[in-house]
Amino acid sequence: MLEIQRIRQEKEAILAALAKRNIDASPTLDAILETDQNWRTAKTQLDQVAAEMNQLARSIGELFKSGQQSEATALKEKTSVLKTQEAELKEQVSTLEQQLQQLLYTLPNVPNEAVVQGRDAEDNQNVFEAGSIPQFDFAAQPHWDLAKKFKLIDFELGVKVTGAGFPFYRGKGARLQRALIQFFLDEAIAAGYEEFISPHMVNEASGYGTGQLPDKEGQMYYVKEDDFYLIPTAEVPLTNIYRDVILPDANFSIKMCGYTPCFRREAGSYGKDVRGLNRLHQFDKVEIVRVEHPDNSAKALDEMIDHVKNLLDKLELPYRILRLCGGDMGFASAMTYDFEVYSAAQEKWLEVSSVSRFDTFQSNRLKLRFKDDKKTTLCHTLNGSALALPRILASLLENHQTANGIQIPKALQAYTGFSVIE
RNA sequence: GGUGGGAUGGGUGAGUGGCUGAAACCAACAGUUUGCUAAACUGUCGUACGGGUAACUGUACCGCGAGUUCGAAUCUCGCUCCCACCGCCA
Repeated sequence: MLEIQRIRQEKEAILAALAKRNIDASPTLDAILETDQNWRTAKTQLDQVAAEMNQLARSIGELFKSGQQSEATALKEKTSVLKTQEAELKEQVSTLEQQLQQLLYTLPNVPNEAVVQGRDAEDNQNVFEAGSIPQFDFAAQPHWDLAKKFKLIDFELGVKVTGAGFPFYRGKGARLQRALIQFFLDEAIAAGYEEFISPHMVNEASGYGTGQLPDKEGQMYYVKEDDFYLIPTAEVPLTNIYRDVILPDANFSIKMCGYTPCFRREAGSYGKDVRGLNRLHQFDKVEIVRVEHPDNSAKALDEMIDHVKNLLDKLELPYRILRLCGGDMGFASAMTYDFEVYSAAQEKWLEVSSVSRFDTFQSNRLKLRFKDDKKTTLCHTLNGSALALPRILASLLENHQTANGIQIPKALQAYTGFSVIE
């Protein structure tokens, strides 16, 4: 959510930046500014009436105390007019407040100046590539065939017990999952992130804090009985640790990581993109989250990118990094880098990580601030996957397949306890 | 699930209708004193929003929401959460 003060001051700049998302925000901005103006007028009036009421009440109190009953009663009558006025203004103010809030919720974050205008994935900028794409002298198989052949994943069993998108991992497949989680966590901890094991369900306030609510409730599984949401990512519980927090000074850098299963309803998605591990309702992910001083968030983003690069290098996977264009970025993001691994067998790029900075967009909702001298200022938040497992597993299987089985990258062997799946 | 108790500022905690945005103590910060540290003393010490170039000033907030009243932290109602004990259970 953008700060209203910023919209008041930098309307034109915001408008220009939002154009990079291919949207014309000027009707919304105008509506916001108009509502804001009306709200301020009403608020000022209300404050004045309330001040008058307070003064009257005080005088009445004094009159009563000094025994001037009739004067007090006379004043009492005066208050009734003010009272109705106050009630009306209160009503007005709160209605306008709600309208303003609703309008602000509809406005996405302002893209960073490095972000280019664009429509969709076609317009993303390829900023980095690494690793070599394997050449096979045999018929390379997609991961769903490999998973079946080596009894690593059982999709049918998942369908039986739960439904589509909830696979079982078994044997070496299960072990490989556990190894990846452990590997990712160890790497994150080595990079200075504190590990958390968080709740897998969150309350409504947390959903609002990170921006899943309102509007995206369809993406989350909901437990009606208790009014809880299953987390779609560890970002939600980790970031919400800092909801309604004021950090005591400007000298901070908070780095958190956590493994959680992630639950996503993915309503309305279907087709070949959901085959195998490509899109699941439940998957595992290690997430990294940072809370930074505004001056520090650019550097933090670079560090997070390096961190993910390092992971993919160690897994010996060919990948590229895209800087998303305005149109392809998430609602809350100011700048996003997507990591895609090339899957040799599917012959396409799979998104395995998304690293973003949100600037003050989340912290404004979270009310996450720090004290700088006497002022309180909004923090910056960032997060990224490091990494999501299913597509990593898919690309490990597909890229490291040989005629004799699947080779486990060296960095992972200490965690799996085996070097090949055959 | 049952019964009882509770929710006040960073913490402890006073406050049962006006003098309370809130005592006192602790913590924190600044200063004085001091060879340094400590101690002592003095001062500062919530958040949000409005108005104002600013000094400043107004309003709201004592878990949340409604009500009574000229006036509510204080009274009434509803809700949420926390704690203790019992029941159930990993």
